[in-house]
Amino acid sequence: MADERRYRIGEFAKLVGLSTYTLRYYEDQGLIKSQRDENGVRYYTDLDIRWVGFILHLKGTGMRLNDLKRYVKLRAAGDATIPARREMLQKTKDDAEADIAELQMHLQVLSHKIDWYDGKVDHTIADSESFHDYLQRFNHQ
Amino acid sequence: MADERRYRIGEFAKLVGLSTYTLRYYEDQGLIKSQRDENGVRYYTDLDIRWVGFILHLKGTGMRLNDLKRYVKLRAAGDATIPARREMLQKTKDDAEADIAELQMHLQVLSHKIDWYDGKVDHTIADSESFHDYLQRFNHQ
DNA sequence: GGTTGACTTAAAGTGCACTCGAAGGTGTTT
DNA sequence: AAACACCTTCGAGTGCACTTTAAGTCAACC
Repeated sequence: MADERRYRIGEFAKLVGLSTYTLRYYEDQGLIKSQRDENGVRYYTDLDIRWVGFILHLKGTGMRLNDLKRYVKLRAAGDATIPARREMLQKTKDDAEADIAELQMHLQVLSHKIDWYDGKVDHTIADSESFHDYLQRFNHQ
Repeated sequence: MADERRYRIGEFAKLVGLSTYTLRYYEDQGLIKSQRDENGVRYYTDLDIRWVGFILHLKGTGMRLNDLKRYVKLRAAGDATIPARREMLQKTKDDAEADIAELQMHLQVLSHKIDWYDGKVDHTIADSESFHDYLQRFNHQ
C-alpha cells in the first residue's frame, strides 16, 4: 500500500543493477512500467523493485525477452492466465534443470582432465596414457 | 595409432554434430586441423573426433572461442604449458560452478513462484498473500 | 553426364540483448 | 549560470558465434 518512496531512473537503476538505458529499453518492450511526475519524469516505487527483481530471476533462469513479454501479457490479462503462466515457469524450470545437468556432464570431463594434468605432473599417470584412455577408466557402466 | 578411417567434412560434421560451415570456421580460427587428400579435400580421423569432442566439452562449460584459441596455442607449445592449461581449465570450472550456483538460486525463486501459483489455484494460499510475502516465509536465516 | 559434395576467399547476414549517441528540450541543484 | 539529471525519437553500434552467399572449380558416383 504505502509506496511513498519514489525513485528516479538513475537511483532505481543502481538499486536494481541495470543501466538507465536498459530500464528504458525494458519499458519500450513492455516488461516494466514507470509512473511520471508532474514534469513527465519517470519514477519507480518499491513495488517496481520487486517486479524487476522477479524479472531478473526469470532472466537468470534463461528465459528470453520474448517469453518474458508473453509472460507479462498473460499477467496483465488477469488471474485466468495463472495456469498458462505456471506452465511457462515450469517449462523454464525444466529447461534450466536440463541445462544444469548438461553443464555438469561437461564439467565432469573437465574435472577429469584437470586430474589427468595433475597425474602427468606428479607422474602418478603414465606418460604413455592418453586422456582418452584415462577417461575410459570412469566410463564403466 | 591406427587412424585408418578417413572422414570427409560432411560425414565428420554429422559425427560431431557441427555444420560443415562451423568446422571450416573452427579451422580458420585455429581450433581444429584437418588433413588433405591428393585432391586437396579435407579429411578427419578418429583422433579428430576425440579432439572436437573435447572442444565441445570445453565450450559446453562456457569457455569462449578466444580462450579456446589460447588453450590450443598452449597445447601446441608442448608439455611445459601444462600448468597454464590446467589453470585455464580450473578457472573455467570455477566459473561454471559459480554459474550453476546462481542458476540454482534463481531456480529456487521460480520454484516458489510455481508453488505459489498452485497454492492460489487450490486456495491453500490466501488470496491476499502476495508472492513477495509468501517468499518471506522461506527467507528465515 | 548430371547430381552431389567438396574446394577457395571474402564479405554480408543473423539473432540476441543490449548500449550508445545525436540533437534538442525541461527542471533542479550548486 | 553552469552542471546535472532527466526527457524524446530513432537509428546505429557492439559482441559473440556462427551462418550463408557468391562465384567459380574440381572430382567421384550412378
